[in-house]
Amino acid sequence: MLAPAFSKETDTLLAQARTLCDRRGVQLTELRRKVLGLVLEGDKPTGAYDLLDRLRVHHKGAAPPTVYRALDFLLEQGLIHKVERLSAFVGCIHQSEDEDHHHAAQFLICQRCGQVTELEDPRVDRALVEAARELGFRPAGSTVEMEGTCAACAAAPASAPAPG
Amino acid sequence: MLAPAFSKETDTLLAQARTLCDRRGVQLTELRRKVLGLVLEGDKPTGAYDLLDRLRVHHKGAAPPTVYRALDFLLEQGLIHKVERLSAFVGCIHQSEDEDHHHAAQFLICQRCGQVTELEDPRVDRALVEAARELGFRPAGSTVEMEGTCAACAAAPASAPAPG
DNA sequence: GACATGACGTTACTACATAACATAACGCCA
DNA sequence: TGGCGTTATGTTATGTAGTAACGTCATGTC
Ligand SMILES: [Zn+2]
Ligand SMILES: [Zn+2]
Ligand SMILES: [Zn+2]
Ligand SMILES: [Zn+2]
Repeated sequence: MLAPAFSKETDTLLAQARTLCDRRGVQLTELRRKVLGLVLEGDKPTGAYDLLDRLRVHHKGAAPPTVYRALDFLLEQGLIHKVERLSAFVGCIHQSEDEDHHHAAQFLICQRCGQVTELEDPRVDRALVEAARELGFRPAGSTVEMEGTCAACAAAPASAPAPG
Repeated sequence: MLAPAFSKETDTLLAQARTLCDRRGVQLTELRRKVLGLVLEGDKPTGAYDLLDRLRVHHKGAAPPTVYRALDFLLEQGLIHKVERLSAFVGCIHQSEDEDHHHAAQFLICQRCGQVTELEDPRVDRALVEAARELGFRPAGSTVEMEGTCAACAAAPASAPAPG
């Protein structure tokens, strides 16, 4: 079970995650750290079974529950998000603050290049919370995703979709 | 293959759907009509395999592609929506107008009673479209879902969740 | 009659997610 | 120091969601 080699950026984010978990008194175990690293390394959302395959390289005997339990932990801690439309996971780019565990995020999904952009637009969240409040609905969590064409792909000619 | 018996409300909605499809020059076949009826009859979002089971009662030999193809058609026509968080389908309550096929909908999902409420709040959609536009992103479709506690369940005592 | 189109049947498969139970490690405290 | 609860993980099996690929049949059209 050698530690997988992550990029410098990922290592930085992992160090932040470690600090965050320490402050919260929760355990960022080696397994969870590995899974978080794999999610962060991907430049696009990564499916659970894709993560499982990569995990197995250094973590022999990993099974679906192995990765799903790690993902559950990371979701709870707000270190990753699930993109529902893709059934896939991305690292949260708004961590590092020791605010509340989760935050209201929005995702822009490019149908052409697969790139996903995370937003944290207060106007969007405010509008949604307000609409819910008017109906007496108490919000606990939201999923906001928009599919379409990203700026790069909209500018590129039809035959050359912007690379991943 | 007897026609399944639907409620009066469902029959009314089915008649509207028929009119709509006729105007668009698309075929609301008997199979598609049955599946739409089954979705409309449910007071909660219905999964594809649940629909499949019910479909089989009157439609011997139905298989997953049978129901998924019908669902694809109904989604295209804007007659139903998919609730991503539940991997389940609900009838659209904003049809009957012969506007564009789809519309930007929002869903409130009660974690307690499972009830799902469809909204069509222009503020929410505007905020999201605006946020996307600022990044040069061209929207094609959106998923906006909020989980929490509905008004009825928030008012009810803990032991008595509001019925379905 | 050849041919395209659209809907549906049929078989098989892939992908996503969880239930249920076993094991190991740690801290706590009688 | 031995029992006990808690947390994380291992392990096996199963449940649930979704699609690929190909065949058939009806309709329309030139
Ligand atoms: Zn985030
Ligand atoms: Zn793109
Ligand atoms: Zn609708
Ligand atoms: Zn409720």
